[in-house]
Amino acid sequence: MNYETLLRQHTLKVTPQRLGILSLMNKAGHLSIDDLFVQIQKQFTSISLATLYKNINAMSDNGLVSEVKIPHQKPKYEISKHTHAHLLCDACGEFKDIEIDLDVLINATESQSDYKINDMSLVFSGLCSSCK
Amino acid sequence: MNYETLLRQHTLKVTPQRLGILSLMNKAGHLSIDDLFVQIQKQFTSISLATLYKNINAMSDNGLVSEVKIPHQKPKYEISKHTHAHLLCDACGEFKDIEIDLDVLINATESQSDYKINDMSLVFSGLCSSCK
DNA sequence: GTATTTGCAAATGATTTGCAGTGCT
DNA sequence: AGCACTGCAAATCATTTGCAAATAC
Repeated sequence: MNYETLLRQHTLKVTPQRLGILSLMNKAGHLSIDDLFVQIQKQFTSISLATLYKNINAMSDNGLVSEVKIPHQKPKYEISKHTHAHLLCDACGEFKDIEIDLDVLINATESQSDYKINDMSLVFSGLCSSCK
Repeated sequence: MNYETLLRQHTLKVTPQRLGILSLMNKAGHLSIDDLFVQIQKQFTSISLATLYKNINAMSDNGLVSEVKIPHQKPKYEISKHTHAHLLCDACGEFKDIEIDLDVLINATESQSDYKINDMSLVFSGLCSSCK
């Protein structure tokens, strides 16, 4: 993934801090602000939390990054990709994407509700194979 | 709905404030803390935000009430019911439940992931019939 | 009567803002 | 050069805590 063009496509300037943020997000998949802050300080020892917030807000305002909200947890952030579902293990905390066909569900929802659905946020929770 | 027995079933004492909170939630369906505070002050002019937080936390800790998290919004609270999906209109802000069959989706997710799914959080967003 | 709840005020925690200096294009 | 970004400190906003008085059971 080329983070520089990704930033430019979203009318954001390319800075080392932003490249670092995107690289960490891509590696970990989903990170909270605090996770991100701890990790990125290893590369940028004097980065400030304010910069992190400003960048996450800028990137999430224009859709480069998506916010994932989970009941009873701090939000996590991921690089935006096509609509997909998430899976959370209540025991060990594993959190990951799952590729599952959502078209049937979206179609059913549209016809039943008369809404035009543009997006969805879906988090399954339960026990992963090792914890159950 | 009998709020007194609902509270007792969840080992919470019955207070007028709690009855007021449940009644508002039942009427409106989904309310944020702030919504709730504004509404409930009409009945209890001297209720404090601290009381509201304590009660919401108590009720949500033991499952009487569920927290619904939505990207880019403050959480909303609802009286717990069976697993269901939510629908949000990005234009007018309408927010409501939708009854749609989720068993197929949950089964597909379980077999594909080898998780035991206990719960899910699902919010569709788009445009409602009047806004689209 | 005892334990829990309420409301207040204060404390904590999270996020945002203002501003001077620096870096990107 | 000009505007956007960074990092710091301070401000703001949200939530929690401690405590004395009131209430539930």
